[in-house]
Amino acid sequence: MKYTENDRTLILENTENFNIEQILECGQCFRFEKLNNMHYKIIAFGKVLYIKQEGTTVILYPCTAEEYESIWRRYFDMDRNYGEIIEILSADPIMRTACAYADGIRLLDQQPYECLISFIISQNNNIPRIKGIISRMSEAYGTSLGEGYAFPTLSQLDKATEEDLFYLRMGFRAKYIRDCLDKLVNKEVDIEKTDELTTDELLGELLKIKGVGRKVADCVMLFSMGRREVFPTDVWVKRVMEYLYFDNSETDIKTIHAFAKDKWGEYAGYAQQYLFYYARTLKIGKERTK
DNA sequence: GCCCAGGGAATCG
DNA sequence: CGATTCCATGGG
Repeated sequence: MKYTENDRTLILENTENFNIEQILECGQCFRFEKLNNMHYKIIAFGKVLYIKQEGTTVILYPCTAEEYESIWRRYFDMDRNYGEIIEILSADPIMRTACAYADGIRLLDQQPYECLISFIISQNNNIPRIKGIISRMSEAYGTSLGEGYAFPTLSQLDKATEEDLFYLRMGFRAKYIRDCLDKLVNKEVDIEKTDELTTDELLGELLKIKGVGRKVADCVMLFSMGRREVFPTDVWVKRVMEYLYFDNSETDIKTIHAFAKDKWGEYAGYAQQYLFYYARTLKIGKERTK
């Protein structure tokens, strides 16, 4: 893979395991907009980025070589060999099918604070509505970027009262967001320097926040803290796991976690993304047969 | 109109 | 303890 840059347009050629539709539609991030087939607008790291894909050629704009190297290369996890991950997961014939179906997924490396707030909003909510709430919140409190609004910084969003947040129509989640902001501001919870914490310790930290349970914490750890061994289990993943691995019968989340840890180990997070995309686009397990 | 959503806290038995 | 109930809102 090599890239060329001119006039703030950066071109990645011969990408491998890169499909922008799968990357964005697999539920890991919310601040994107589909413009056309394989043409998207993303807002992240205080920047608007357009991204267009034609085959294995990916065009990023506006984007300089410096921005690619300092932000987007890491964001799109470009230095990881996904072919190798798929090969390892494909030892299991069931996972082989899911991987083959979505072999262009990559795990984005997002910002912890934005990811945390976003996934608190995600609870018992649907993706279009989550995107709407985050969009209204950014417009109300974030910095204008000309063609959109940046996700509000902690100090910007901290100006909002619980009532202000409720007004953004986030419902019962407003008090959770307010509690989260308080604990981040007063450093009761520190999500900036987490590298020296084990995943279990980090989980414990995140669970201090009201509205953060196992599922939200797992998403934050997987999508923004590099903990690729966790297996966020939401209703879709639970359903598809029951369908594919548990004879389509009711199975509690603890059992699913243990199964995933045993079967996929440090690759469980990747497996989860392939399964989520597979389940959601094919509506797998929507109706239970037994 | 009705079911449900990338759940979790509060309450109950 | 585990099981049930409630929470706001609007997409499909």
